Amino acid sequence: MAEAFRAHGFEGASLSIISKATGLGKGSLYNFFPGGKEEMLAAVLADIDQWFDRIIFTPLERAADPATAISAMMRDVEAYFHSGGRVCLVGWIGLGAARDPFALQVKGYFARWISALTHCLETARVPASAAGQLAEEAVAGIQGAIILSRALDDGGAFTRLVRHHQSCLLDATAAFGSATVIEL
Amino acid sequence: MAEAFRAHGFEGASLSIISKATGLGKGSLYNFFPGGKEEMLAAVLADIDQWFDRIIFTPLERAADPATAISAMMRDVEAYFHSGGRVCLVGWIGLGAARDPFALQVKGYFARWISALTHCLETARVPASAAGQLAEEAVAGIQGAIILSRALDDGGAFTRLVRHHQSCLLDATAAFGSATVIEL
DNA sequence: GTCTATAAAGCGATAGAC
DNA sequence: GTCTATCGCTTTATAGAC
Repeated sequence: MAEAFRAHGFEGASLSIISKATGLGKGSLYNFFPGGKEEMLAAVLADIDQWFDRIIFTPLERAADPATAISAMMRDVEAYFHSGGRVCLVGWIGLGAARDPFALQVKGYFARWISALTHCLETARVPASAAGQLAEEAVAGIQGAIILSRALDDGGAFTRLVRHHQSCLLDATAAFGSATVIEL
Repeated sequence: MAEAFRAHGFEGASLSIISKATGLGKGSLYNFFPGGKEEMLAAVLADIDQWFDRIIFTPLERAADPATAISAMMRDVEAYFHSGGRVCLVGWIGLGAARDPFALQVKGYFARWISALTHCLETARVPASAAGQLAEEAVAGIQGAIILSRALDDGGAFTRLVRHHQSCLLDATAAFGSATVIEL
């Protein structure tokens, strides 16, 4: 079902498409989701958020080694988005006028991502203001990489851009974090 | 009509929405666009491309002063996208499975933008490989800024991100371009 | 719980009056 | 060239058999 929404968006994913994608009849779908398509997408978004919470957000927040955590995040992000071949459904939903019922979920997803990454950078002794800025740039950069690589049909662009942002983040952790090493 | 597609996307923008947005009846719309909704969006995309060609791409390509041209681009981009309050229709269309009829227009838009910006940077004596990379980052960054600022409902994020990318580009022109000034 | 049948509404698109 | 009326189809959603 998530892939049906990812491929067609909210308005484009008809119940017949979702039915085929899930292998369930419309009756069954409405049995699971009495709220209809809107509830289906809300469930998908919640599932996505749960996955990111477990694989991306929490590890960033609890990282003992920030640099390793950042590298792991970028590796998982690249795998998750299939090097740009897979769309970010949350970002997509945020674009349209039909986002209103999901606005909170969309906002929460990105706010949490930025917050977790900011916290990770601060663990590496990056000053709060710089950390917040860098995190914002990285999260936005990933979204931009998806848009661009899909538009150009070039997964290489996604990989290049993600690597670049990884370097920016790691440079920051090294610049501030390893200053301690020098001081010792 | 463009705003109707921008607000609702291709599938979400019904003919009745387009009809209200344009003030034209369905009959009139089909008189102008016998190919239906698909032809309407193609025309909108062509119009967008024309605007960018005139205001963004060509000035970048013909810039005598690269730094000024880059600043002008960012200023116009911020105005055009209403600091993130207005979506990039071209990027949006590229996301969905329904993009196929427009894939060439979408690809051309971004390829041209990157190419023009790359050329502008090269005018400032930025080496070709660095220029291409920087241009890709800036264009992707703008797209990411739109996604993020809409998701967070925070136009400030858009402005911050665009300013950052402007600085990155200007730093590059200064680093390579003004070496000449020092040499003189 | 899953299916088929169906209702009611909206869709894209067309025809024809003016 | 613009409108209204309408066609045929798909949509979301529901009802009811099993």
